[in-house]
Amino acid sequence: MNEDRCYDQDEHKVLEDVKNEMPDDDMLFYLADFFKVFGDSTRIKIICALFNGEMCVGNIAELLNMTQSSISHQLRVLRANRLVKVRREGKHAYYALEDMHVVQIYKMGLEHLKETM
Amino acid sequence: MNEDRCYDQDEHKVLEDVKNEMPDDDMLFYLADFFKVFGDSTRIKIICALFNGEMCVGNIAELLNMTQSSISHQLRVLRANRLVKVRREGKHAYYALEDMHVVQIYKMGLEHLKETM
DNA sequence: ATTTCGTATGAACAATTGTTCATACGTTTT
DNA sequence: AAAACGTATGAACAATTGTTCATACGAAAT
Repeated sequence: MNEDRCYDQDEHKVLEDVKNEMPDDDMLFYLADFFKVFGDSTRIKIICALFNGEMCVGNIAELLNMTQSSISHQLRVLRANRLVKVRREGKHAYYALEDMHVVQIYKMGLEHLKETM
Repeated sequence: MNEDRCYDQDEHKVLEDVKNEMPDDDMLFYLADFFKVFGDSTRIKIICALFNGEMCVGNIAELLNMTQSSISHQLRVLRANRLVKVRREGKHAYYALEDMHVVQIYKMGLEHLKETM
């Protein structure tokens, strides 16, 4: 067993402390899954498109110049993660942002990007 | 050509307006790539571990109970996206968070998660 | 009742990604 | 100089993921 890496004394205890301050594994796993939703340009574009209010599937597809199918698939992912909500009216399904955290996170990401480029 | 989907009049103009308010494709692509970095539980754990200050590779690996190799690979990704910085000292490489946006984004994600669970 | 339209979804495929294994590199110790 | 140590990295593999295609479903229009 290797007892001295970086900490002068009692390093295992220090590591133990850091570990204790971290959320449980499950939580961090869910968190990663949540961010994964933002990690696709199609979904980011959909989120961005919905900033101005609700929009139906076909219009999103047209706006982003993509097939209705792929948009629908991605909306499913967004819905599963509670980033968007649906309102059905006749043949149409209107999607809107569910939560203002989404906007905040988006903007924060954009800020970081602008600063590091 | 289908002229009436959801908007009563001049829908293409409206779609055009929404499109004009969106950042360019490149930017949104980079943004997705940036969030992709948060979308892996190993990287989230590393970020979380570094909240308490810098840490060397071996210790991170021990803390997270993972191989040195996989941690090193992921640190490379984090470094490439400017989420962490390195300080080399002798045989060791100490990693630390580069940017406080990282912490803010992390916390915002956690908030969203707690509210929707 | 049949057709049309907007949307949803499963299967298939290509592309991307995370881990492991082996090994290389640079620094320190002997 | 050689060995030991911490770290980095390329190749290989399995797993995950996004898009396409075909098709199904429900609501509106004919």
